Amino acid sequence: MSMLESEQTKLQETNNYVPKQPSHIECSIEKALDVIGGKWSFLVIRELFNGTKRFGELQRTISSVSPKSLTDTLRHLEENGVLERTAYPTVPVTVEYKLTPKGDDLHQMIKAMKLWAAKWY
Amino acid sequence: MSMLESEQTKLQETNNYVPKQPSHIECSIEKALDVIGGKWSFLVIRELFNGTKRFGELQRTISSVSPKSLTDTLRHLEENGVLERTAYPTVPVTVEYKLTPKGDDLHQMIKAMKLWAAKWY
DNA sequence: CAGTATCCCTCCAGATACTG
DNA sequence: CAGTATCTGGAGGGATACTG
Repeated sequence: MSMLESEQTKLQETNNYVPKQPSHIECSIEKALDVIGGKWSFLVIRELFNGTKRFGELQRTISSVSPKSLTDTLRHLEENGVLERTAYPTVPVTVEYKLTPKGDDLHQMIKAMKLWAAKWY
Repeated sequence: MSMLESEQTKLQETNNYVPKQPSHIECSIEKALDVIGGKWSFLVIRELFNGTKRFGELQRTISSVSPKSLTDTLRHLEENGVLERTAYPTVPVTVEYKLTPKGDDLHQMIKAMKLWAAKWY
């Protein structure tokens, strides 16, 4: 709890993305929604299901999301332990994003969503 | 461009603001997120899993959501065919909300979300 | 290349008041 | 009881310019 709190506070101070949600997360499912409920979150995760991607790749494939919004989304997912950021000290810099096991494990959940949507749409 | 077309049905072509979603819904999963991704949507659905509820009941159980937000949420879910509104001509009016089969069928999806959350939190 | 730093504006969420 | 009507702050998010 205290960790979450400090993260939230830090996010607000730096004017970064703070996901919309009721002020109290009373149910564990809210955490899942917090992770994939953002405007761009799911699209990023979907890209990363196909493997490691770089910042520029994501920006190009995801309908020209602005760098600011993409950064905010990536930070939020990273703080939730869903993806991992790796910077290589090349010139110029190379940064790669990949899903963590926790992120990979979203697959079942997203599959269930896909099943529901396929059935009713 | 005509600014005021029917708002919810033409998500794909409009350049207008679409809340919480990229302007193009390219993937069926986006529909699932559209249904449960709202700030209050999931909480309402969760209540209705326990059976038919009235407006006032929902308002009381869901941490004092404002009537406007609750109405907006209920309308949105109704338009998506997830729940059903029934008004009885009593005095004063009695209105009941219950999940449709489509809404009941969200159960698997939500179960998957719960499993993921339980595993990682 | 992969981001920051700004500016700016849209636009909902929530509060409040009112009503059939 | 079950909603509408109305107002508003401030955050969400885009555009652009800049940088290590």
